[in-house]
Amino acid sequence: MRRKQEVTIVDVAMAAGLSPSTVSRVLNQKGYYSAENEQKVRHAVESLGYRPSWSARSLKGAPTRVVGLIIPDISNVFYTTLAGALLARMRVLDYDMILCVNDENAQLDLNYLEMLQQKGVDGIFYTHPAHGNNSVHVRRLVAEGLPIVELNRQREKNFLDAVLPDNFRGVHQAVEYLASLGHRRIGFISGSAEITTGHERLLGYQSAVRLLGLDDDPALLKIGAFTRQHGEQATAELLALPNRPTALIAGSNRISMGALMVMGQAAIRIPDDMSVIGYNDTEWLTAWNPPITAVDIAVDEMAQLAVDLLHRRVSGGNGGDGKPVTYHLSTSLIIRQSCRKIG
Amino acid sequence: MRRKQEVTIVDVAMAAGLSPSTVSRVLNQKGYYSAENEQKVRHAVESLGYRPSWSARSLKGAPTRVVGLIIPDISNVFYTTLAGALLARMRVLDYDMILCVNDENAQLDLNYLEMLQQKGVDGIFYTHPAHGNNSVHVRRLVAEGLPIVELNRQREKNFLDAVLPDNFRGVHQAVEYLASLGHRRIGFISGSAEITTGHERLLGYQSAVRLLGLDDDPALLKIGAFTRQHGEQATAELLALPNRPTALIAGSNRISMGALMVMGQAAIRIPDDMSVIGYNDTEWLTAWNPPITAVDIAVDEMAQLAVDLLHRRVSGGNGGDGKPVTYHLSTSLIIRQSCRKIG
DNA sequence: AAGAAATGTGGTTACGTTTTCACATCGCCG
DNA sequence: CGGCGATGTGAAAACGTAACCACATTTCTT
Repeated sequence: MRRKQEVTIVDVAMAAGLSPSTVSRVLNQKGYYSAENEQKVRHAVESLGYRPSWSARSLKGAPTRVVGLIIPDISNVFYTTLAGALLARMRVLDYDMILCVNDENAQLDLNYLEMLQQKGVDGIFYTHPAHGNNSVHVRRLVAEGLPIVELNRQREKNFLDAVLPDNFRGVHQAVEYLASLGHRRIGFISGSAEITTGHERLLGYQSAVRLLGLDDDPALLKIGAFTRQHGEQATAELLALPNRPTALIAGSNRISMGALMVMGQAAIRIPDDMSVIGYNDTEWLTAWNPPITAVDIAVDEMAQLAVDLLHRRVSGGNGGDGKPVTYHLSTSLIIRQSCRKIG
Repeated sequence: MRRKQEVTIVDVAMAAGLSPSTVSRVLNQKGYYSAENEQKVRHAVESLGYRPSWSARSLKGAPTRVVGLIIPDISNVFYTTLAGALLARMRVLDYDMILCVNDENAQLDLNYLEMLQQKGVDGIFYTHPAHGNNSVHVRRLVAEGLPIVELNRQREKNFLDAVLPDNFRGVHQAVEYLASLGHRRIGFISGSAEITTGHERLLGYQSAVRLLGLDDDPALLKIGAFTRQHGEQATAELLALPNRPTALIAGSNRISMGALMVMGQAAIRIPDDMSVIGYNDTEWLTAWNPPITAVDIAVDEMAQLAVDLLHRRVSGGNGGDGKPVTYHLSTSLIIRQSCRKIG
């Protein structure tokens, strides 16, 4: 069953007593046409309810005004807020978005990349899956002229435009803050170090701990997945330590959730028994009792920069052919009531 | 700057020493072709890396294999999980999705509807905005043969296919449960009664209260918006009541968050001082201390039914022309530890 | 005033695909 | 052996649009 275009540019031309060429020019505001004919065309378009066929347009090589967004996980608030911010920014540029969720799966990710190319999107916002590596295919797409902007995670330095949070400084800052409150044993629950987000945050923690001369006990560092489950288990382990840490930093919002739950169950009072800092500020952290201090990633600014980057490439000529640009967005520590002064 | 198709069906035909017609037949598995030529074609496709042009295909009237999803709010977990479930289900049918967020705004909503039609999507999953009404335009799209499935909210009975939660029973059930624990003064914080979700939940509350002969004090009912803010204010008001309720039902996840926050700040112990039931089960409710009992909407099943409905329409003939179907999904009360027995 | 440039218009083609249509060739039956 | 359905193929015509070209007409330059 296929629906046909009920009214075409030819119908409009007939109704206006003009040629399709003129109608096209008016509609695209390209080339010359008289004000009088513009009126005729606009009137005919209005009364016939004409809508240009998108397929025909893009077949002729016009931009599709559609971009792809590939994220690994739609159940993660971070990615949905990022998606929302991108969507809002792209909307004002009159772009629409095909949403793809690769579930951290390289095969699915590849399917999406190919599909997006085939559908002729003008560009892709891309967060690569944690497992597997499609950089060969990504290279091909880029070589064929498809602009891709990496979001949040970076697979390879200076190959694609990228907008990344300053993971290193984010955790560094959190550790500094806790140290300034007198904490010397600070636990850190890290996500996987195989992707930049995990790796850089981990480095930030280690660097800060050494720089400030804090307790460098390896038992305080729990490396695992970016999951609530890991957050739960790692927290339980940290609490079970003979000399447990006085403060704890969670490496992601998922991890924060797990950590907070376990501490609630264990009747650990925050901040009296344990100071806590979350990563990726989310709404429910502010609703928590007490409200949780967190490292905030400026998602709106990430979106703005990513959109700028992609838009520059896609609208071509001017700055479209430059070297890849990487933005590192500074994070900020939002201080609430989950950390206390000690010692 | 426009990118061109680097390898077309003609190139494949040349490479295989055949005509484009034959290649097309092989690729679409339509009409007659020999096994020998099929091999040639497949080989040529492989070695040239040919990908059919989506624009050209859909220009010829082929389904675009893209659907639209219009939701009012991407920062609401309910809609993102719904979107995720739809996405996963559509993926196995080889459909992709354009994500549209109307921000509860009728003008934006209209833009999206028109855009989706123009882009030639095969169907739309639709949650109408709370404010304004585009049903005239929706009617036009439907009349022009575009299948639309309403999600979660329904504007008009039996006009479109719709998949709705059984809001009435959901709240009814929650009230029954609280009554069975001995509660007689139960507060209900309702969202806007101008959309079905709010209206039906409200009716469910009122009906249950009367049926069970509970306290029918109008002060226990707080009607407002589906926002955290309303949840906060309404909860504060309920707590300030001379004889405050012993239990509280929140009309949405946003409202739940506001309610829980205010109660935390007011040092109300759950469930000792107040029993609480949330609406729309979300992950953070399970992480709360104590874990919050909630009315759960079967989002996965909603998605499955919606996909079935849309797929039936879009794949045409068989059941595509029937009367609109409305599914009401039964909700379930997930009992955790936020309600206690009294009296 | 004459040529060049700017303004305006319509016919035609091309984008890449699917779908007729016409034409073969084969096997089979009466 | 004539005919006929089944099988296989390619040439050509769409689908709706924008770009290109050819041609007018006007307006600006020297």
